Amino acid sequence: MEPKIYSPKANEILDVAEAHMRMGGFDAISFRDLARAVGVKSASVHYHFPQKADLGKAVVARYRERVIAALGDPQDARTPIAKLKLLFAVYSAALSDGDSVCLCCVLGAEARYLPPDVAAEVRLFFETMTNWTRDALAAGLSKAKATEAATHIIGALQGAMVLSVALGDDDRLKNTQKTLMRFVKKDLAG
Amino acid sequence: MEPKIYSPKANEILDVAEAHMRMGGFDAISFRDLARAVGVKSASVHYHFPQKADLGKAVVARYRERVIAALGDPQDARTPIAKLKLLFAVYSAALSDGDSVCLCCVLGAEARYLPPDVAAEVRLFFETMTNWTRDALAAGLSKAKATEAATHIIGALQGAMVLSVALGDDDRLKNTQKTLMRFVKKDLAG
DNA sequence: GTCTATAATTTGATAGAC
DNA sequence: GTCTATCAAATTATAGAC
Repeated sequence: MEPKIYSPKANEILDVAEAHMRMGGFDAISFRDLARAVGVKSASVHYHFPQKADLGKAVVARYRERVIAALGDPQDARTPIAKLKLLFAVYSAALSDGDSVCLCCVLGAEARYLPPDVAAEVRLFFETMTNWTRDALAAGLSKAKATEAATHIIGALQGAMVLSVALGDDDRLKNTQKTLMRFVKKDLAG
Repeated sequence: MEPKIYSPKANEILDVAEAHMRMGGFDAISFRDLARAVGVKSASVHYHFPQKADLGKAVVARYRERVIAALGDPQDARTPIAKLKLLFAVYSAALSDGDSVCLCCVLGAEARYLPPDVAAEVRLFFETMTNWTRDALAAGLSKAKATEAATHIIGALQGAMVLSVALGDDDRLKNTQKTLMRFVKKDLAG
């Protein structure tokens, strides 16, 4: 699954689409708004992404590839704690970066309402993220414990972002990250 | 803030609106769809709820009142663990009941996109829930610890529901609840 | 790649009769 | 409370010229 290459204009469109989706979900984007934002007409957006589902799929896939690239190999030499810290930093950046929630959190919540193709990409994101976290913790925990912790961590981060955005209070995410770190350190200790 | 009383038909409308919003967010409802579902015309829906924001406000307020009524007084004689178990049961029911996420999770994720009145109701839901959980834990923890744990718990439950729905796997919520319970019991113990 | 033009549908909302 | 009728605007999408 090598990352797809897009033309500069297509990438511009994906940028704007991602920003809007992160604030209001899949229906928060319209071809006309996207077109105006990047300085073309709506028919041109359809040229790059014929159907809205194509656009949604591309936005989520690119997002997933970008996040996973930022996290690096979960099985390399770094300590589990160092990997976890990086995971937290990536999520914090996603929040402060435009004060919006993780793309797949908004879309995941409305998964049953999405075009099946888009929902599948969202599912893949969560599977990828929980697997990454499980592998990152594998050095210090049993496989069962690492799997349980990974599910808990990814879920808690998603939920904390919802609270942060809904309450307009970034400290909620910080609070959850602190609690998670304390929790994992205890588990790693024994 | 005594609960508002609605006519039977208005309640029917709120039922359908809530179910749809929980699957697809605020934009997942339309006056025409609601009207058809309850057997009237769209103009009649506007009679009960003039603007869409009025409808959204009412759905969230009723939801909050129902959930908080199910949880009971956080400061009564039950043990913190018993209260937590009830909280978990309420969330589990919300998930299995129509396989949809907590209403305020979907809406919270798109909070910055909602009419301000609706966003305020969502915020109030999360404040109410974290305060309830904090008070439920107050019997066994310091105020600071209880506050930290409450934020963590409510966030983790929201996020776990997103994972469950997005992955089509109810066990994610169960996993998180198990982990949270273990975590709280450790905190209560020392 | 981008444009004009347009089709077909849906949406939130209102006026006024019953 | 519900209806008919209607509106203005927005939406996804396509055909065909440049």
